[in-house]
Order: sequence, then structure tokens, then C-alpha cells
Amino acid sequence: MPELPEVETTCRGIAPYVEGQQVHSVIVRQAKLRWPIPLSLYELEGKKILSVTRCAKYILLQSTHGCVILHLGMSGSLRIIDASLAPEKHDHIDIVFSTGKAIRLRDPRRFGAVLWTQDNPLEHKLLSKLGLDPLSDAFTAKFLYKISRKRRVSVKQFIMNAQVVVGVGNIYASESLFMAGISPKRVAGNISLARYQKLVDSIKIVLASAIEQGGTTLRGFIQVEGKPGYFQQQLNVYARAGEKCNTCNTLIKKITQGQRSSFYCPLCQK
DNA sequence: AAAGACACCTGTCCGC
DNA sequence: TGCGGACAGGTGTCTT
Repeated sequence: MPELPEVETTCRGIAPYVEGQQVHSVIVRQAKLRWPIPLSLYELEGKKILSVTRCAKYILLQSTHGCVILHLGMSGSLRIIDASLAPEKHDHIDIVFSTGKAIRLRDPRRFGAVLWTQDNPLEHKLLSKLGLDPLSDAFTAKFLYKISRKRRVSVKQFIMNAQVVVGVGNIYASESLFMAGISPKRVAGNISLARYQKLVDSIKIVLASAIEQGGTTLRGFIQVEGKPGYFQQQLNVYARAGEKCNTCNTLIKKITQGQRSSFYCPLCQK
């Protein structure tokens, strides 16, 4: 699923159908997601949605009295549908509006989450300790350089650490490191400020570009209107093990780091 | 405090 | 065609 660009694309897609709308009903067909769907979610019924925002990879639906905290996990997606449309196998939750439209959550693996809070969602346990948003001005080379000193973890795992920077998942971590010319195996604490500058620039470019393309679709990820994202057409290394580097024709390598696959060009990335 | 292993769950793909 | 195993875009929690 969803890394930051897919979540951002999803937010933008649902916002026009959701903001300012009255919730008619909440339908839960499968309550066993990552955490059980709380019964308090039904408090959303009758409320009006004020805003749709993204915080890290969480989608926040702020209503007049309480906020839905939604996460798509590995395989989740949201669509806007007519509420009368028959649900399919993994369509677990609908939020139905008085307009007759509904948000429908589909999530085969059920690593996603739907929670409800009456408090400030940013103070929620899941959100309060998150690192910087990579698209914010606060996310700078100086920041990465400073907090990486004495860290012995690989740079790839470091930029995937949500306590450092949020939203850089497995695809865009590999892609950003390729663009920056940095090996994913480099130790985070040994990287120079100048190279972190290159990395920060690359992360921002890769993510912004992926958002423009509607995200990456590898295994059926769909956007709100049911279309796929198109960024996979410009992946340089991710899922390309054994293929030729687009820059130098060297074969792309695949290694395992922190139990996740990493892809890189051994010649372009040092 | 940091790093690593493991957990959650289903679908798909590849080799035999 | 069927079956077993590896693998998949995430992240909280527990153990070293």
C-alpha cells in the first residue's frame, strides 16, 4: 500500500465528497482490523465532516464532535461510491453521507485501522511521537544530519523510521536513495551534511512527483475514483532486481535490511 | 535509548 | 492443475 503519496492522493480524492457533508450512517461489516473498530465510531452518525487532513500516513476526518483516525495499512484503499453499491469481499467499512454517497474502505490484509477520538487527534498516542513531514520546510539536511549522529542503523532504515521522518516507505526510500546516489547500506551516523542535503532534496522531489502521478500501483492499489496510480512507470530501482540501471546499465541489486527488501544500483549509489 | 525480531492477515506468484 | 513456500507498499510491541 500506501506510502505518503498514495495517502495524500486519497485525501485529495475524497475531500470534495466529504467536507461539509452530514454523516448519515456508519456500516461496519468487519470489525477486526489492526485494532477492533471501537463502538464509539458510531458517534460519528449525524455529525458533519469539517475537514479531511493527512498527518503522516494517517487520514483524519474531523467532525463537529470528534475525529476519525484512519490508516490504510499495507493493502487498504478508500473509494467514493454510491451507498447502494453492493460491497465486495474485503469492503469492511462504509461511512454513508446524506448525499447518498459513501466512503468505502477496502483492506484485504486488514492491517489498516479506523479509530475515533473526542480529543485533539494530534495528541493521540499513535500520532504524538511522529517525526517531521518530509514535505514540510522543517525537514532539512541539517535536521537529518543532527539527529543521525551516533546512529549506527543503515540510512535506508533511518529514513523509514517514522520517529525521524514520516511517510517514506519502502518504495520511495529506495527511489530517493537512488536519486541521491547514496547506498542504502551506508551508516546513518556517518553521512555528511552535503549528502543529506542531496537526500532531502531527493525525498521531496520523489514524493511530490509521485503525488502528481497519483501514487504507485503495484498490486491493485486504486485511487478514489478506482483508477491506478502511475508512478511505477518511473521507478528506477524498486522491484527491478536483476534489471539494468536506467543510468549506467549495471544490474540492480536486491538486499534485505530490517526484514524489508531494498533495491539499489551498486555503481550509481555509493 | 537504539536496534532487531516478531506479530498481525490475505492474496499472488513461482517452482516443482 | 495443485500445492508449498516466499513475498508484498506498515508499524506497534516486545526483547536484547
